[in-house]
Order: sequence, then structure tokens, then C-alpha cells
Amino acid sequence: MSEKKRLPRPEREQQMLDAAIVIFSRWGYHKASMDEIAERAGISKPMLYLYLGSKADLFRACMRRESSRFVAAIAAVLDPALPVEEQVYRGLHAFFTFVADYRDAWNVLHRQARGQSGPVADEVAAIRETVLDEIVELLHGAVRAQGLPPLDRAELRPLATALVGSAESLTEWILDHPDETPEKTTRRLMGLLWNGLGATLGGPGWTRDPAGVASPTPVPVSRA
Amino acid sequence: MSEKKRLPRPEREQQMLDAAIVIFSRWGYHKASMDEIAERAGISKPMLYLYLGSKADLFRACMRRESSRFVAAIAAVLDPALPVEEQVYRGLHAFFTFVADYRDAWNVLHRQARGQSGPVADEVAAIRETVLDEIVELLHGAVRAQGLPPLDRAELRPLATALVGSAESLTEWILDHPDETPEKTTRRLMGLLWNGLGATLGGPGWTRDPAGVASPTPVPVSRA
Amino acid sequence: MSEKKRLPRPEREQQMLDAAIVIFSRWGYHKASMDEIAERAGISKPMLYLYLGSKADLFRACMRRESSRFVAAIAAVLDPALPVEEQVYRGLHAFFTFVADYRDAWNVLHRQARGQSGPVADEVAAIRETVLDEIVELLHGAVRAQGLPPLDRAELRPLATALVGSAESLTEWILDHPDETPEKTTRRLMGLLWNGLGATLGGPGWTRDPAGVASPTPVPVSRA
Amino acid sequence: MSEKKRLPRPEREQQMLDAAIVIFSRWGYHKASMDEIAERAGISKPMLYLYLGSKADLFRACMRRESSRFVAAIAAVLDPALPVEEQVYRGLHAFFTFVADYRDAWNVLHRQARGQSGPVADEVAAIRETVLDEIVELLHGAVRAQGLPPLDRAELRPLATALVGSAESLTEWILDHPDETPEKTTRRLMGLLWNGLGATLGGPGWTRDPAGVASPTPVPVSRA
DNA sequence: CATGAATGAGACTTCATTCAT
DNA sequence: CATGAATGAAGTCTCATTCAT
Repeated sequence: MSEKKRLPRPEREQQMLDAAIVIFSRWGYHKASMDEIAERAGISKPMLYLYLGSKADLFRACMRRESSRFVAAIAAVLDPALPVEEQVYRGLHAFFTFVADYRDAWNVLHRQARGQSGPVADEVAAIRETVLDEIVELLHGAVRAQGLPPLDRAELRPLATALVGSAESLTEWILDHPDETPEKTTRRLMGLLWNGLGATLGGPGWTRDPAGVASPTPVPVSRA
Repeated sequence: MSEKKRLPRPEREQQMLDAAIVIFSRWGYHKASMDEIAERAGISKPMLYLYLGSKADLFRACMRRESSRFVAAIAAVLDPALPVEEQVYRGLHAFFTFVADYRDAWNVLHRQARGQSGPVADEVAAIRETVLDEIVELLHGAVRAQGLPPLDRAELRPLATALVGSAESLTEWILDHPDETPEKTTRRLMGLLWNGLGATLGGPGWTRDPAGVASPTPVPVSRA
Repeated sequence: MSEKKRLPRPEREQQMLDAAIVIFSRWGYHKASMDEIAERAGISKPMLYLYLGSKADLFRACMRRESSRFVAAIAAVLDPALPVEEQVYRGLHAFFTFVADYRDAWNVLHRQARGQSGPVADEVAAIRETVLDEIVELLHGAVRAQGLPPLDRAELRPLATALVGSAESLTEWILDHPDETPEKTTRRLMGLLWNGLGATLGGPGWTRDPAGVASPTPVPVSRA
Repeated sequence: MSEKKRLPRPEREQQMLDAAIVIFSRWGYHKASMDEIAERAGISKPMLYLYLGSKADLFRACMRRESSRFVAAIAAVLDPALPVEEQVYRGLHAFFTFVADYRDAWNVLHRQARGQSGPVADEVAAIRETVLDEIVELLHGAVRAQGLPPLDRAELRPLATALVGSAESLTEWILDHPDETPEKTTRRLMGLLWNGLGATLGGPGWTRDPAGVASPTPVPVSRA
């Protein structure tokens, strides 16, 4: 709205990050140009460098701001006093809501973050760790609360990883289904996570050792 | 000095793709340079362009070759005559085996493919569709074979999407766990997919309508 | 926090020049940044421009201040009533003392001043002229005082130039020899200047026309 | 002359260095732009980078080529069998001849080389060392050949330094005196170097300890 | 008097791509 | 068939300098 105003630094920085998110989301990290980001932010390139440092720094700053918002959005709906099932439901719901509301942010966090090398990749990995840690903790607490045979955190982590992966994957499916609401998506996924495909499809639970599947015929592929 | 054999075109093209996969995997699409690819392939840049077209064409060619191998590897172990559970087990096992054996190929298919824009992205999307279609078909056949209330393909697709996502996600977890074998990973995931988290954690199956979770308190976030 | 005193303009200018000398000495004219100078001077960049004009102006101001000090330091020890030998000794001693005491100033005057183009170079040339003029005058007076066959100033100037060059050159040798004092260096150079290499090495004085050395075989060099 | 020819790499590299010498000489290292160098060399900037690496690399390459020529030009006229006086004469003559013939090269070696920081400075220092080493060796051999009390190399080095400095300094004086020939300049300097100022001006040789000159009145200067 | 905010211009560098041999 | 030579276009980043408060 306002053109040519001299803004204090913090506000300008937010504008820059706002613009950067959009451009990074649209073109990806490498194809995004600082020129375009500056133009969209309504300022000149030197300001971008003065305030944010470098292209990688800018990307990291975006990642930090958006991942903070993301984590906050999830954390706000969790409550250790509730049953774990309820918490997972709420968490997923908050997740799909966030993705729907902040599409560009999610795009950057999810699609663009991968496939980076160097310091950017480290930042991404750290954020991912944080999220996974929380989920692991959540599940771990649940197991103990239910007096079940303790599963240690190392065992729970692949479960959490798969859970996150399935949710992430659905965010792309959603793109092609505009009528899908966060509620509906959450229910779909809860069905899978809580009952498993076995129950969904009507078969018996998985017994962990079907006969004769250990070594399927190997597939010939031409090179390593 | 060493291998200046005049190779027939198809072999040369394979060499180029072999080199390209490695370089794309190492640096990502954009940071990968045609110079490095040509050098690694042991030929000059004009040959690269003569045979494969452009950088985007080259990347697409890589994607096509590797995704064909990938699909073939999975398809080879499936057998419509077997129970669906068995087929999913075999499919996942083949999947994790492929990922372990062809790390660079998987890296390109999974990490680098995402976050591309333009024609490359379309190629990626198409491949993904193909894989999902097969899984949907698999599940659809299973439902019918079991005489269950029919779930149409559109309903099954998000399930398939979540399934793929969880598997993909585990491929990154595997990177940090060298002792993990395809068998072990497959079992972990089968446990989740077939029994669900509910069974794993010992709670009851999910009832699809826990009271009062429909609208968690929204999280205030400063801007969209 | 510390020293936000409102200083009168002349003092502020001195602070700026102090800072500038250090930065110019450290990085050279071009790589020195006005930002760093302003920061070191403890004021903002607009002040720098308000008081001193431009970067070139600032550099010239540094050159003027330091060369004045330099000339004053030398002039203070000269005394036309003394024998020329004594005066040269004193002058050199004052020179090496100055160089040792004001390393940054000398660095700027000597190393950074060279290799500049444009107006800055002119300033440097002018200062150099001033110094040389004084030395020529000194030698000229000495010749006349001794009743020798008069050497006109134009003949003395290359001698003065060589003298200055030898002294300047030694200032760099000194950098690697921390134990060297101004006294010692002065004596070394006086030995060469007053006795010549011929006497130092024990040969006869130079006869101005050794046979057959006028045209040494030219060296072929590939191009100009 | 020839436009648009495809030249083999070594020739193009020489063209680039030729152009670079001129531009570096004209503007100095920092103000010289790669654009201008490329334009003058008649090629595009990427060639410059492909063949020579970077701006600093290009500068170093210039330094190396020109200093090799320089050293070769001097070395070609020296002959250990000759008396040292003769050799110094020939060396100086070759030096002034080189400076007259390759003004730009000398400009880069002498003026621009100083005041650089980083790796470029190291290169410069190394070249200077090489030249000084040779002169020291020359003088050292002379002393021994004459059966004089041996001066070790460390004592001779400042002498060599002063000698080089006086010659370098004269190269700038020459610029304003177009009638000056290498012969004439060499004789001027030989007069100083072999007889010393004392003999030139008619006084007695320097006695190394004039009374009372040790501590001239210090000059007050405002800051360190 | 003093400064935080802002920028036009230009530097170095890289890369996908093509021509001429 | 194959390649060394060559470049247009674009990218990131820095700096001296000036407004507007």
C-alpha cells in the first residue's frame, strides 16, 4: 500500500522475508533471483544484502521464521494431559490447516528445503529433527502412560518418520483436490494410522512373519 | 590415453546418463554443471548436446531411465494372485532394496526431482502418477477380491499417497542407520500400515469421531 | 554508551583522519571502505562526507596531514649552518625514526600512494616534489659552500632521487629486522652514500668510462 | 589485425596477458576491470576466466611472465668472470633498458605490485627476494674474490636493498626526462654507488661516527 | 548536529549453449 | 564422428554516495 516510506529495520526485514517466501516457493532456491525478491519486496538489492546477508542467509532466515510459525501452530493445539490419539488428531489437523493457510511457506519448508547442499541443508535437517523429536516424545509418553511394554525412543523414531512422511505426502495430493478440508484429510490419515491398512481393507492384523517373503526374486537391473 | 573407443550411440548415451545421475545426485539439478557431466562421461560437451539435447532433456532422460528401472523392480515382485498383504510386503521390500542399491538414482528421483519448476516438474509429476496408479489398482483389486464394500479408486488414492509418503520418508531415516536392512525396514512399516499406530500403542481402533476435536482453538499467526 | 560527546569540528576531523590512516594502511586505498572508516572513527558516514567530502578527498587530506608531519620531522633536525654530511645524517635519522614511529602514516605515504590514478596521483607527485626540492637545495647549498665546481640543480635532482629511493627501499627491509634501530640503518646507508660501493668493496673509485661496457649485448625479449 | 580467428590456447593466453599488462598498468589492480581487459584482448570475459582463472590469478600470471623476462634480461648480461664493478654497470644498464622498453611491464612490477594484500602480495615479495638474492650473491662473490674481510650475506642485503631502491627511484625521474638514455642514467647511478656522495660532492669519506648526532632534537607530532 | 535508511552502478564470476575446425 | 574455442546472459555481491528524519 504505502510506497516510498522509510520503514524501521524490523518491518523492512519482514517485508523482505514475505517476498522471499513467495519467490523461493515459486522458482525454487536456485532459480529464484535476488533481483526478483528485491523487486517484490519493493526495495533495492543492497538492502537485502545489508539486512539479511546473502542469498543462503536469506533462505535460512525464511526457513527459521516459517518453521517457528509451523512449530508454534502445532504446539499450540497439543496438550500432554489429553490422550495421545486426541493429540495426534489435533496435531495433524493443525498441520493440514497450516499447510492450507500458508501454502508458500509450506512449499519452501517441504519442497525447496530438500535437495539443498551445504549449510542450508544443515538448517533443514535441524528443523526436521526438532519436529520429529517432539512427535517421538509424544508417542513415548503415550506408551508409558498406558503401562505398555516400553518402546524406547530409537524404536519410535522410524514410526514418527513414517507418520510425518505420510502427512507430508498428502499435502501434495491435496493440491489437486480443492474440496478437501483439513478435517477430512485428518480423518483419512487417522484411519490409516490408527487402524492400519489391514483393518481398513478388512484383513487381519499383520503378524510380522508371513511365510516365504524374505527373499523375493531379485530384479535384474543393468548397473550399480 | 585409455578408452578412446568409438562406441555406438546407444552405449555412449548410457555412459552419459550414468555420469549425469551421479552428478545430479551430488549437486542437485541446478548446481550440476554440464562441464562436469561431460568430463565424467569422458566425452566433450557438444556430444552431450548432440545426443541428449539440453540440460533439462538430459535430466528428463535420467528420470525416465531410472524411474523405469524403479517401476520394473517393484513390478517384478508383484503377483496379482497373491494376497494383497503379501504383495504390499513384497513391493515395499523391493522398494527399500532398490533405494539401497541405487542410491544416486533414488536421490535424483526423490530429492532432486522435487522443487523443480517448468517441464521438469511435469515429468516428475507424471512418474509419480504412474506409481500411484499401480498401487491404487493393487488395493482396488484386493478390496474386490475380498468381497468387501467397494472403495472406489478416488478414495483409495489418498491412502496410496500416504503409504508412498511413509516409505519415502523412511529412506531418509535409513541414511543415518547403516545397520538397517530392507527386511527390517519393511517390517517396521508393515507394522504401522497393517496394524496402525492404535494397535501398536495398544489403544482401541480409531472411531472416526472423537468428541469435541473438530475445531481446536485456531493458532494466531501474524500473516498469510 | 561511552563517548557521545559533541566535539567541535576540528577535533572530529582529526579523529576521522586518524581512523582513515589506519584503514587505508591496512587495506589500501581501494579496498578500504568508507563504512569501516566511519565505524572506526565512531561517527556516521554522512558526517564523514559532510566534513571531508569524498573518498578521494579524504585520502588527500590524510596525505596532506601526514606529509606535513613528515616534512616537519625532517626539517626540524636540519640546520643550514651545519656541514652537509651532518645534515644528511640527521635527515636520514629523522626519516627512519618517523617511519618507525608512524608506521601507518608511512605505509599510506609510501605504499598506498603509488599506483593511484587520477587526482590522487597528482597529490602524491606534488608531495614527492616538495621533499626532493628540499634535498636538492640542501646539496646545492653544500656544493656552493665548499667552493666546488657548481653542479646545477637539474644535475643534482637524480642524485637526490636515488638517495630518497635507497632510503625508502630500506624501510621495507627494516620490516623483517626488528632489531634494527634508526641509528643503525642510518649508518648503513651513510656508508653507501658517502663512500660508495666502490670503497665499501675495496675497489678503486669509479672512473666513469670503463672500456667496452657501453653496449652490452642486447637481450632478446619476445615482444613489447 | 586478424579478427575472429580461432586461436590455439597458448596464443590467446599471451594476448590476454598483453592486454592485462596494459590495463593493470593504466588503472592499477583494483580499478582495472576484467571487462576492459577482455575487450582489449579482443575476446569475451568467460575466456579470460576459463584460461586464467580469476582476476588475482591473472595478475599473478602477468607478474610471473614479466618478472621472468625482467630477470632474464638482467641475467643475460651478467658474467661471473667479470669484475663486479663491470657486472653492476651491465646489470644497471640492462635494468634501465628494460624499463625503457617495457614501460607497462615495469609499471605493473614496480608500482602496482606494492600495496596489494593477500596472495598477490606474496607473489610480489617472492619475486623481489629472487632479485635481491642474486645481487647479494654478486656482491658476496666480489668481496671474496678481492680477498677482503668477508661481509656475510646478511650484512650485504641492506646494501643490495638500497641499491635496488635507488635504481627503482630513478625510473620515475626518467619519466620526466625524455632525453635520458639508459647509458646516461647508468653512469649517474654508478657515480653515486661507486664513489658515494662524499666523493661526488668533494668531501672526505664518511667516518662512521660524527660527533653528537646520535640524538637530534625530537620532533613533536600529535599522535602515534 | 547527526544518523538510519536507501540505492545506482558496477565489480567478479559462472553456465548452458553453439560454432568452426 | 568429435572437439577445442568461444560467448550472451545472468547471477551474487559490494561500495561510494545521498536522502529524509
